[in-house]
Amino acid sequence: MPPSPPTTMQPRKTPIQNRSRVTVEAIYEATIQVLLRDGMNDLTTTSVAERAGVSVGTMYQYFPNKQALVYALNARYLDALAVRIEATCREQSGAPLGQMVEALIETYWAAKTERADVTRALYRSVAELNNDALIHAFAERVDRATAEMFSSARDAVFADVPRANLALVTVIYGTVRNAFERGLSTQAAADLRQDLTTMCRAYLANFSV
Amino acid sequence: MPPSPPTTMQPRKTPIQNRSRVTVEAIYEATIQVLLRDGMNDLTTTSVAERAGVSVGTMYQYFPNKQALVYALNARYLDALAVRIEATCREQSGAPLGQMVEALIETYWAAKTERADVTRALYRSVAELNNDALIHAFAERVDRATAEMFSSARDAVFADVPRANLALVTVIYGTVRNAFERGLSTQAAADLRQDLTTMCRAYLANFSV
DNA sequence: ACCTGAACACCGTTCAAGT
DNA sequence: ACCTGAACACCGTTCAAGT
Repeated sequence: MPPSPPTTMQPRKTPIQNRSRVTVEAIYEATIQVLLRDGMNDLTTTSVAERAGVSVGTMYQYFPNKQALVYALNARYLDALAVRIEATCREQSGAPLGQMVEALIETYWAAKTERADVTRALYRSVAELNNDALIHAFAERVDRATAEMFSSARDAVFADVPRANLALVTVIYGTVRNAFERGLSTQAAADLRQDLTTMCRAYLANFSV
Repeated sequence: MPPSPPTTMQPRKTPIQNRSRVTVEAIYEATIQVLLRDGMNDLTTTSVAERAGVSVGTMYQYFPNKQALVYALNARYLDALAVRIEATCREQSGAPLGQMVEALIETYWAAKTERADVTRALYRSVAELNNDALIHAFAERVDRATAEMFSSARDAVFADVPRANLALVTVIYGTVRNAFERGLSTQAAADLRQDLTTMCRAYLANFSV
């Protein structure tokens, strides 16, 4: 069973009227901006509220505390990422294995690179204890999608789908993150990406028929 | 040029007498304990000082602020890790490629697993902006050691050592970290580790003579 | 050379009062 | 149903006084 997020991490109330939906959206956007400008440590509730154009009290109607705000932002980001990966997996259903891996790497890579500043800001914001729940939920969702995709490959037979799946997903996700943290040059990043593909393909050759 | 840590991150003064060396050591140890017990967000300067058996004022004689304290802890950890990796690289100089990769994976894996609680606590503590400098310095050091090791392999010729080196180090480090964050079972971890080795070996086959 | 801890400023959070 | 912002408690940081 996946750990559910602690109650203190959940939004205090759900926006009902249109006005409040706009407010919550503004708070999210302001949080990203402040995170990019000041970093996690200098992010104050006041600065977020100010940038969002609302009072602190309003913020606290939707988020029980500062952590919950950042938590919700991460949840949003991971959800968007999961949606994209699921889409890729659906598209690649029944394709040859090598193509699947390339599509998967492409999706991860693009998701991290497109808005690199936001990715970086979020990586930095993950100071909190209780994002374990987030990570697990995300991993479970993505693992399911990719496992199904790999099972559908016409040119391969897996004795142990979950194992091969775990290996691929962990290597790809971990490598992309590490590459990102290193702040590689465009050329180095391109080379690395190609080498990553080579490794995954070499690994998959064990299962091809 | 590697980014140097911002001055506010550096220790305020260096312990000279024996008494103060003990004090600083106690502060480091207390920081780990509090980090493990309360997490980064509930870590207060008072709680660290109390656990270390000193006053807050004393803490501020050696660390200019709270961030610097956690920063120094990370620096220490990364230094210890780099020392171990460098040792492995020296030991493996001139060995066959496959053995090198296995030794490298073993070293990373062991370093992260031995004191898993501390590793986790430190991962969580990395909320700060300025650990980029730390990461870069660490990466540079480790990259140099592994590149030299790979160059010394008797059974391989690399057209582009830095590139192959980057691919291997990024994949290994990233994968170990991701595996760690997922909190895998012992069996799953063992399988993954073996698969990681398989991938690296398959990649290296491109360079063997 | 090193340590103490009361004092200050600032930030997270609340809540009575508003539309 | 939603918003405001002054008020309170607590934490990071300092500094005068100590050994």
